[in-house]
Amino acid sequence: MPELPEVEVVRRGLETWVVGRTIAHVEVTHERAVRRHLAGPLDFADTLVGSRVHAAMRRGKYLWLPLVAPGAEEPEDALLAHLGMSGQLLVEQPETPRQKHLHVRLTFTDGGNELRFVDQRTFGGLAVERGGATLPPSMAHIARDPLDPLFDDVLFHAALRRRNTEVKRALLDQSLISGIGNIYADEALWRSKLHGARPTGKLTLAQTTLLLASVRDVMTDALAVGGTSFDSLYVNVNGESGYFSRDLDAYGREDQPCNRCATAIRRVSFMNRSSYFCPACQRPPRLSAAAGRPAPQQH
DNA sequence: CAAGAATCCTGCCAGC
DNA sequence: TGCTGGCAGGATTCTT
Repeated sequence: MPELPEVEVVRRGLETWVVGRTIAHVEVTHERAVRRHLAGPLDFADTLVGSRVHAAMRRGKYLWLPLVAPGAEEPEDALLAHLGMSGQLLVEQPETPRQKHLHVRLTFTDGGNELRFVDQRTFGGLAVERGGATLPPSMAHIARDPLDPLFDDVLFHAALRRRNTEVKRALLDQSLISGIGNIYADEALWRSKLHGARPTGKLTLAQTTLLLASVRDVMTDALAVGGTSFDSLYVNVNGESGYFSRDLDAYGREDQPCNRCATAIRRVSFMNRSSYFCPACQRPPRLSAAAGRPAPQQH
């Protein structure tokens, strides 16, 4: 369940271990892993072989590696990666036994460690995108993430005000703000003392500002923890980085005392998943039309 | 056109 | 013991 901090840890690992190297061979053992590539796995491999990895980029939860084709000077195409729920990019020695869910294997002309894409649930995948060196076209609808220096807080607030939806839905909408998943959404809302069901159309600029600060705090904290573990050949996603190493205040803490006020944390079903919140700190919104009657305590 | 629901997938765990 | 059903969740696709 990698969110922005986990993906950033992977990006740094790729920057350290893969950038500058030239791809020698590509092995696709699970076609679903390249299902976003319309021309199929053969063309996928053909494009990659001989290309040199120019950089390791990220927007939200997406990664891409701009590629310099043989004989070219500047990158033109890019290798895209999304980890989905359970995807891992691993830098492994060639003799390391195949992982059970190894789907794609890239070897390099220097004969050194190879790059493996391993994914249990195949929600993630790789793709080659033509002309994707700067920003892959398929990523155009993904908003900047809150750690991007060019993320515009005031513009985000205006977009929230225009939307007729709930604040947690908005946090999970990658076209509004990217990089946030279910876990960090709950954590940021808890820190902001905002209920996830609050209507975005009524948020004040102060509330949006507080929410963004909370999002950044949660992610920065996770990054600080996750960033300490990538100093190895193993570019991990699930095992050692981010929220798996830090203490969570809301997510997964049903019936446990709130770390602020000791009220039992509640869990409600929401969008085919769970939302965790403190019913005391995070007061549910009121129905505007119903003369001050409190809204039901659903999500 | 936009909001929300359904869908994909496998490992794990509770319950019988 | 071994089965079954529920749950986990990001992004795309479908429906309303």
